[in-house]
Amino acid sequence: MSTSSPATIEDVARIAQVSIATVSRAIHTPEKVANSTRLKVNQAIAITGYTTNAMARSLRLGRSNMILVVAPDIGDPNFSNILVGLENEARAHGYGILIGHTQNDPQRGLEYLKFLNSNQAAGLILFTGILPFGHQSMTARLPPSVGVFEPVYNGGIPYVGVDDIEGARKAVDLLIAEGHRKIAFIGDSRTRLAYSRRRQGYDAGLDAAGVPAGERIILEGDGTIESGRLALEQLFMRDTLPSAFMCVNDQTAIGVMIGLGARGYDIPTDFSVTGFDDVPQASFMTPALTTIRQPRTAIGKSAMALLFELLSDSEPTDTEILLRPDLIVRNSVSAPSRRFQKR
Amino acid sequence: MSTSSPATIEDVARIAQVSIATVSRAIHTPEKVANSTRLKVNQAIAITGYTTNAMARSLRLGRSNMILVVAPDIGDPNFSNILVGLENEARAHGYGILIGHTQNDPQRGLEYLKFLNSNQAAGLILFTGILPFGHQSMTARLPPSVGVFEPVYNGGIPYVGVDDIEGARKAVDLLIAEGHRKIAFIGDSRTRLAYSRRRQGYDAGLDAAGVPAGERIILEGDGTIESGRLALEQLFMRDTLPSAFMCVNDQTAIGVMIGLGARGYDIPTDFSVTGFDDVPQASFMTPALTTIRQPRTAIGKSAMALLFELLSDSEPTDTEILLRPDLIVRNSVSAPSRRFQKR
DNA sequence: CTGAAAGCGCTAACAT
DNA sequence: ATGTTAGCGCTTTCAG
Repeated sequence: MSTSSPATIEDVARIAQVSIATVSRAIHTPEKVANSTRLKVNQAIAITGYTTNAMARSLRLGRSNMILVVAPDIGDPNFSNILVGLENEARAHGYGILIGHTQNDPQRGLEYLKFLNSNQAAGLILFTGILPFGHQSMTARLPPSVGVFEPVYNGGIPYVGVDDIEGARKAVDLLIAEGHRKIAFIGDSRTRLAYSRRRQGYDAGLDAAGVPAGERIILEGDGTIESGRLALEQLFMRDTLPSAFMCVNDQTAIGVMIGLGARGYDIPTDFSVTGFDDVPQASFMTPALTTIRQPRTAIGKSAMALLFELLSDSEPTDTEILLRPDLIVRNSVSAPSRRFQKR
Repeated sequence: MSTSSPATIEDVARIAQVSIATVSRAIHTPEKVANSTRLKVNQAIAITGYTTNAMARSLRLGRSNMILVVAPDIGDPNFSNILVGLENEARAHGYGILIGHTQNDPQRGLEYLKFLNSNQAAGLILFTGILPFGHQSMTARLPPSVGVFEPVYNGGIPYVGVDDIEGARKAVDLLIAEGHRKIAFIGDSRTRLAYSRRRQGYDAGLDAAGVPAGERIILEGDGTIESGRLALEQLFMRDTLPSAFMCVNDQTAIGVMIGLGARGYDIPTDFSVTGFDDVPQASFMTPALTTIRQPRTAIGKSAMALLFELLSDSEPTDTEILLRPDLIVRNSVSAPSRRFQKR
């Protein structure tokens, strides 16, 4: 393929008739080089098409200018916009980003750990606890890292996410305001902090509305479309149905909506549904889903900014940054059907 | 963060009481090392938690064991499963993969080119023409590369995709078999080869069915949901409507379905719709979308396998690998409504 | 302002 | 079977 091997700093030096040290300086500290020499060097660079060999540079420096972003699932509709925020901020600092994909496979996680271990990345952005942190010895020498969405491990890794409690609270409050009291929470989970926080918001809202704990319906779920559909089926086997479904995320809500549709119910006439995240699909559903929007680009930007703070200061300024989620009102919520109003 | 700097080969050598060369050999060519020494080395490695510094190794070797995958849009629902195929195959060869994200920004593309230029990746997987190939000098020294979905550039970069013509043909043929003759093709494009090939399949099918070119309705589109919706609006401004919409991909089909739903039409009673790709969402639509499935994992696997062929042989075996797409019949197609049957 | 030279961690001859 | 050593391309003292 390659016609010739890439130009090295030496090629440039030869052509510019200077030493390699001068070339290096001309690139990194141009002010320390005479104007005329700088010119010659630049020309030589142009001629050769030289780019510094990042391997060699990083080996020498002991650090790279790449940030590794490790995510369990690239396909997650929540991921892609965060990435944009992450990327833009990284570029602003002269860093590039690389994406690692674990599919929740610890083995994969380990490989990225090795990658980090050899200084191939200067920092790490972590989505929801994916690293095999059991691995004692390695944990110690993680580069500066920040988590997204949820705190990672017990350790001192700061994170940025959204205020899940507040977001969930906004959703319940809307439902309550519309007149609902029998509101099911779909997608509770003890393993995902974000989910249990949303559950907290739900409880807080019902507490405030004076709905006794006994009237609350809670179903577990892992946040997939399937889990939403499944939870719905379980619910229909019980005798008491809610008038509204508050779902832990949009995927779950979509599952619920599909299930409801399959049973011939109309949303929001028969049942109201809310989601959380505002994934692209939410607005394309019929009816369009009322949900809580995550400021994704902003989350990405903050997370990366925080990482750069860590990279320069040794002092971690904030240990937790929570952004404000917004309620997006669309068409999946209305007053409860007569059936429920009678009670 | 890091308690100490990572262990080097020298640390291991010291502890094992051997030379660094022996350590290197014990790792890479264990059969050339005495059993007893190998044991000592392995213990030392365990103690220190040593991992070879990939930077140094690659610098020395002049190549890395990472494959760069560059995609214009990570969020593309088509992307994520391909990635899985890519990853699995890469791992089987002892390689890791890194994902680059261009957002169709040439500047971004350039950065990845630099990355490649410094041997940070041994090979390249390219999704639909994203590199700034205008850049003369760099083009020449691309590492072994393979494209996915569509051929890249003019050059000799082989690619693997799906037989778009055959796939599209399966979709038209179904529509024809159901009795449709007035079939609109939504999403024609001169810039995307895959799309124009699907158009070819459409034309071939109608030719075979004896539908004159004059009765065909072709609308442009870039494959987004919006483009589908838009095309539909244009169509409703004309006097003749088709009985079926054959969409260039699922996203477009979803846009068409949304538009049709908004106008109060029922699918498939009033209009039939087909897509292409079989993205996850397709099965969740109401009605579930009849579409053409791309064997995504297989595509990923083949692409990576082809890349490794390139990496070893210098002979490029195949220059184009086309996988067979399957028709997935769901509920968005039926016989044309009476309105059309009258003709 | 510029050059010479050491050395980052590793592998692969080349010795022994 | 094992050790010694050159050198991958680069940055950075240290001299001049």
